[in-house]
Amino acid sequence: MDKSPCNSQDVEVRKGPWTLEEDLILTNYIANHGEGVWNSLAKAAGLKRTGKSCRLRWLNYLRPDLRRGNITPEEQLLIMELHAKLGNSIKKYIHIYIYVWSKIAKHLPGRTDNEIKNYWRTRIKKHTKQTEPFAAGSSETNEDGSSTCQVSSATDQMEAYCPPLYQGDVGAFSGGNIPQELNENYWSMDDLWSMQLLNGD
DNA sequence: AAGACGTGCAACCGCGCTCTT
DNA sequence: GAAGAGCGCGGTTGCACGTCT
Repeated sequence: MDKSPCNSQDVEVRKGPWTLEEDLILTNYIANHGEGVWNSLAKAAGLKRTGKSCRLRWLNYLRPDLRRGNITPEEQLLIMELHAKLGNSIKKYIHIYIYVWSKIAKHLPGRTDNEIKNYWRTRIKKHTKQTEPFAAGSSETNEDGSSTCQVSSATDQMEAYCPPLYQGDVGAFSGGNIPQELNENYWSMDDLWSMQLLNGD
């Protein structure tokens, strides 16, 4: 894994913003050799970056088929629809919402999951501010420490709405299998959001 | 004009999944 | 079947830039 930042050979691993030169090296290397095993690619290209970093840079920024610039209204709409359809799934923790950005991104050619994720978050951030009272009042912590809508950190405000169905009886659906009826109830909240977002703009 | 504040985006981190040995 | 390595994903952070006061 890349948990150990320095293996015996490359002691210095560059972090932070990519330089133009690094971009060029990576782009040229991939143009000539194609994408491959990222760790060895990074070494072979002579970049002092982790394979992970190279992959991210390529996928999110350097790929030639990327569309840069503002999200169009059409894309906006599509994101909202897709978010409503596939957006929330219970994957890791039962009551924390995991958004499947990559799946949404697949429906938007030229857009990356990172881009969509950022877009959605900032949008929701805005929205949360507008509807502060609702967001603030929607999450409760039980006395025993378990919360009905467990949220974990900075982003949580925006995700702090609790679908009623979750409260209490969530133990049955671990492992990503979400009953249809749950999903349906669940969307309604999203749909509300989407509506408001659309109308709000 | 300058400092404070807000916003958007690029990049990193941690974790889980998948593939290979 | 187990262990290790690599990959992919979502969450988070930090910085640059724009706007407001």
